[in-house]
Amino acid sequence: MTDPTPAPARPNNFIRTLIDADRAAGKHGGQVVTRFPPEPNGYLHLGHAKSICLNFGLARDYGGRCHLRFDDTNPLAEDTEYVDAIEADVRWLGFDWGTHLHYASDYFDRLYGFAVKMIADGHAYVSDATPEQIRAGRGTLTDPGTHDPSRDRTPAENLDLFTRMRAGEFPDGSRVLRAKIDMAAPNLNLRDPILYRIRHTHHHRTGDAWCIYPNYDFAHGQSDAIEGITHSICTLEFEDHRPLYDWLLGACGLDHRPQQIEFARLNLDYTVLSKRLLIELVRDKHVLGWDDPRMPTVAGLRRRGFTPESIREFADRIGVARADSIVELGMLESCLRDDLGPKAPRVVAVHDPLEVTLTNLAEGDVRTFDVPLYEDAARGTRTVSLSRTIYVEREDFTEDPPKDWKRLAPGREVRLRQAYILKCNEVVKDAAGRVIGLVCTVDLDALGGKPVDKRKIGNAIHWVSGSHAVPAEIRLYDRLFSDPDPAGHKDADFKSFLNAESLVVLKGALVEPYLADAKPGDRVQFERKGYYVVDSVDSKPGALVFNRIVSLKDTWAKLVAK
RNA sequence: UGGGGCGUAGCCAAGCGGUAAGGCAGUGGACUCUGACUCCACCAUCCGAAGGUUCGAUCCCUUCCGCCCCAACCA
Repeated sequence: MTDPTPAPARPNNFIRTLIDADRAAGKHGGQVVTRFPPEPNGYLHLGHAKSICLNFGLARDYGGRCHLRFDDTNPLAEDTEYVDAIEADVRWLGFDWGTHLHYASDYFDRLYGFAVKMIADGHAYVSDATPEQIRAGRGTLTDPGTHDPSRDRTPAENLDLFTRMRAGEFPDGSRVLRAKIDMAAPNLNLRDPILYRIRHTHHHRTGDAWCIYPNYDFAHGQSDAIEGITHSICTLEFEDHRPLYDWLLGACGLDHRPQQIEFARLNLDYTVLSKRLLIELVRDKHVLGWDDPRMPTVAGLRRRGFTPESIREFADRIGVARADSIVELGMLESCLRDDLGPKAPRVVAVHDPLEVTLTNLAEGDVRTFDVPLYEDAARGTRTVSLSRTIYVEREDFTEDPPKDWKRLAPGREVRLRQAYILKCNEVVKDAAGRVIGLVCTVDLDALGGKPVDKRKIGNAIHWVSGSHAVPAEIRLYDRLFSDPDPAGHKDADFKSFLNAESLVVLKGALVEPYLADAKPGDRVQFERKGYYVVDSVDSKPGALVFNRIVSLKDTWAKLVAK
């Protein structure tokens, strides 16, 4: 017999392979130190969640650590509102940075020192060129750039100018510090990249202490090195920056050499995962805010009802690779169903109530049943009541049943879930011909088992008791965009694909009384419908609001669609 | 166009010279007081294409094709 190979605890990916090799080679003493480095200029979205799960997950699995570091080098865009939200989101996802909460701005002094060293070593110079001149001098994809007129200043001159830049002598945009590398480099990032720019702007942490700020390239790698990061994981668009990352570490005289590793960012069907675009949706009020349940932000997913577990599982399932990809929304939904299936209590909500009068039950005759809250009845039960008037789902009744219809129709019988068998005897209509009620009878002998005569009946449908049900609002959410790749159209604004039906509000829903004191954030399965959460913002005692997280799979709907 | 990447089923994704994992979706069936769950089966003679090396190639080489990223004092 062959040895059964145990399933790996985590799906393998190229980064783990690489780390395994590093450890085998004894690099960094076998240590794994990663970091999640958001810029606090917006809320985190699913793409960030992927990165968070990757970085913190690696640290966890290899017994290392993961830092949360804010890349706050651009005071124009950044704000403490975002740092607070980001911290909350990372925590909610289930990760802990311990004592390692850092800011690139913590290193402004050291970064300044590195710049001074580079100037002294002839690796950087102060340029008087305007942004236009710098752009023009950079050359094109095919043509080399030209030397900056300031390129040959002496270290002494540069030092003087840089000191005065820092002292606030020059206005914004008048000068920059550039690295002196190679204006003919085929990699544009190496054509004397800008390191520092002047910005007389208040910084959310350092206040007015600085009027020059390092940019990403000059802050990121150095911050990694300072913190002892071993594997600096980022997305593919930074690949061309890696030579600069390495060069700068050397020029700054940093001995610790983190390895930059790039992976493909996440794209999801029918939504956008770009901070810029998400900001636009919020700013122009196409959604209610960053935490709108339709938003792919962590805050939005949270309010929508997604669990941290489901998002972590999603990150595991989609994997980590270097190929561009667009993941289907169904993948995320599947993760939520798998997570909540066993965890969420199963209860009843009638979304669009149709009144049913049970003629063989007297007024005031109330039957009660103890019914299971979970598949495993031993995990708990709740009591439901049935009275002469009940409500069923309007879509569970039709006057002319199609082939394979297993629900209610004139003359037909169905099971009232967890209760008796219901028979439709009469249809009540209003003057306009709209069905406004059913007159039925129930088989009071058919509780709990098959009918004694083994007659054929339809499926079980859900219902609530008219005299016991609690009114509720139900919000049905759907994909935010009607196009699978809204941002992928060259000549159409992504907002033109906004799905007008992404939110449908049902005001007249009825839920069973067990839910009367449901708390914000409580998640349930409404049987035969889907998974829902009590809205954390708008739900109040006596005025319950449920958000549909995802529907249950619906093979009947699929059949009908064919 | 110069440079850097990437192309394995509808969607993700393993694979690292020995004859295509797994998940999602889909299909068929079993079960069922949720048309849910669960369970069983099916679902790439083929790895962008064409050549070459080899006893043998998705894995090596060559050429070609396609897609993505880079010319912000953003990150």
